[in-house]
Amino acid sequence: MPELPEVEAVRRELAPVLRGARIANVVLYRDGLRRKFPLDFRESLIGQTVRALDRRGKYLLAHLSSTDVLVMHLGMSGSFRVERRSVGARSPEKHDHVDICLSSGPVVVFNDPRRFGVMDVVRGSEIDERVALGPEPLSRAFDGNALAAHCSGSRAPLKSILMDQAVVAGVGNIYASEALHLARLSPRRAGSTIATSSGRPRESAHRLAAALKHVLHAAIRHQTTGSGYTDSRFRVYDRDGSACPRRGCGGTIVRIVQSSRSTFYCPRCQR
DNA sequence: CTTTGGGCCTGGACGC
DNA sequence: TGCGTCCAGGCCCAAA
Repeated sequence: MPELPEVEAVRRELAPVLRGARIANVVLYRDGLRRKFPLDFRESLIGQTVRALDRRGKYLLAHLSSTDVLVMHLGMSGSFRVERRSVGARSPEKHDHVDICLSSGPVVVFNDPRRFGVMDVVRGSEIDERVALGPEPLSRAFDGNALAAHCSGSRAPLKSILMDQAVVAGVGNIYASEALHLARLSPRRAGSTIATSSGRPRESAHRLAAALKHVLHAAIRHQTTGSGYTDSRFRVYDRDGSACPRRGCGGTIVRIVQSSRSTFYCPRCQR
């Protein structure tokens, strides 16, 4: 569930705690998550100072004084919480997997019931291959031209293209559906139909890129204003059977399956 | 090359 | 109430 806006909210919450902090200890409650932790995981972290906490797509990147990078991904169900230092060993709650104990006192706890998350340490020079992603959707590097370049000649449906992390970083199942609805484009449409094989991209590619930016900006705003994430703010996601929110449309949201994932859209106004 | 599908996981929703 | 079954979905990798 956590996509770019949710991960960005986590980054903003964690950054003030981690920035400049020294890692005094790391406690592992199991040997890995989706993959095993590297053997030198603790050694790579203990004693390091966190220079900065960045986000790339759905990844959180803690840059360490050693120039190594702690790579973190929330997967489906991961979360962090900050606890006050406890005297002696902390008794973990269910699905707590990693404690990052800071010498300033707090403990950053990673909890992940489904264990789809990632915790890894990579050399700074290897970060681009370990976290190989397309442009940030909210950056200048991502626009209608960039999107059209990937759509050109592709028979893949637009939904899949938006969720391809090599095309644009951080878009998951929810915001792909949301952006397509705002752009009035069917998720089933082939990429090639919104991009000419050569020359200027069609207007639809620009509309879709702009819609994605809008949807993500709005979601980040919602996150940070703490208005909670009830589903009510979604236009189409998980709303099959209800009326299309577009003024004057009158259509009904449907759910389809693409690449064994749910897609929600309005067949009436999304073409 | 592109595209698809299975596996990893657990909690919650559902049917009986 | 307590089973069993299915679904949710990001990412990686194998297979088509």
